[in-house]
Amino acid sequence: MAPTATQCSSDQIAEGAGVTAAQVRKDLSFLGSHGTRGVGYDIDDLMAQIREVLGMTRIHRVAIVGAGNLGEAITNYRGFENWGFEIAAIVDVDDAKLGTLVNGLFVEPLDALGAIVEDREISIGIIATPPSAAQDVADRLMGAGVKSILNLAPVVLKTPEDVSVRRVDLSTELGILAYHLARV
Amino acid sequence: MAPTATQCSSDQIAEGAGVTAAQVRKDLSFLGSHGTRGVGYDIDDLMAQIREVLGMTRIHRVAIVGAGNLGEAITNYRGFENWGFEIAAIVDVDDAKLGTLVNGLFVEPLDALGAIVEDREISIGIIATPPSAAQDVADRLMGAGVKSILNLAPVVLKTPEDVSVRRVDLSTELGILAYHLARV
DNA sequence: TAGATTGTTAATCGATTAACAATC
DNA sequence: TAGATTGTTAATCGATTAACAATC
Repeated sequence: MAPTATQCSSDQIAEGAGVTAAQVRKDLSFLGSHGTRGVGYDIDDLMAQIREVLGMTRIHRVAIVGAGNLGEAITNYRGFENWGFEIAAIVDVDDAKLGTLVNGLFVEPLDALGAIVEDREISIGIIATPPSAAQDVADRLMGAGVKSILNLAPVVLKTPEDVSVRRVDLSTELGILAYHLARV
Repeated sequence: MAPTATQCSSDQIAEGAGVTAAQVRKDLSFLGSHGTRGVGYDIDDLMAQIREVLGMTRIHRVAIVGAGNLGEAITNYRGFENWGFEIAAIVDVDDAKLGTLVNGLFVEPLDALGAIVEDREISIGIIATPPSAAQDVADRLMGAGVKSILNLAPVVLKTPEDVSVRRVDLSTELGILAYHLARV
């Protein structure tokens, strides 16, 4: 596929995504039928469809809790904007960090989190704190109306059913790799 | 479950892990039968079994590639040691970072990666670089004999079948949350 | 024995794959 | 028309759940 191509086949998409072509067609059919038989999918059209279905046509504002290395790394990460995510706040419990500038944002106090979420209409919270603080942070986020949480702390959060939580735990990932290692 | 309990039931484990009790029993039965009917599982015994099966009785040495915020965050992360992972090196392509101390490790040059991996018997590589550098880094790791890679860069790596790759992509996670948001 | 909880089977569910008619 | 590739169906596979006999 030349970089200038405007069409691409399920085979090409599969190659790039590391899955099978059948998988790609099946999944894309879920969006409705936007491919052309004998030709493939129009890339721009497809991107627009996906953005639409994933709710990425709206901007989602994100609050990062925890201004340690991880919180800073995420705040500096440029890959979010293209997908409609805007980091609107970074807060920390440590007074020493207040006012530090991270990617154009001042670190604000954890106690202001509730007000910040409401004022700036933040819909997603990212928890980048030590595990011991994670549940408290989740409670604060939910108390302010946040229904979507990305939890990077290695704990299972207690949350009601209407709150979506994604957990990313690097130790678990390493554990899976170690398992494979042991089997070779 | 009191913190001092030495036994716990599949129900209690399920509660803590956020899954069902049936799931827990099914999965644990894969390790062999180590529970006691009417009583539960012995925690210490279970931990030892899991460590054994996951290959965590051996120490696995890890190399971090990329000494940006993310690489530093991981190097500073204390949660790995308990599971037998030892961060043995952190390398970066940027000369300005060489010699910087991160959690007791000096940042070393990317070009030394191959030699470092072989000298220190590193078995796992963590890629914390910008996406453009990720494939090159993966090739270097594999060239030095690494068969397990944790890829934090938002690209799909081209790797042979005998190499295990885990990919963690925060944008994807946010995308999933956005999808749920759009549905509420 | 009575109560509790495992280990395992069978049923269910959902996701992946293969195959091919439809059609550009 | 001939070639290519989608969209969809049916088959397969694997994972989850429910249920309960085994047994501490």
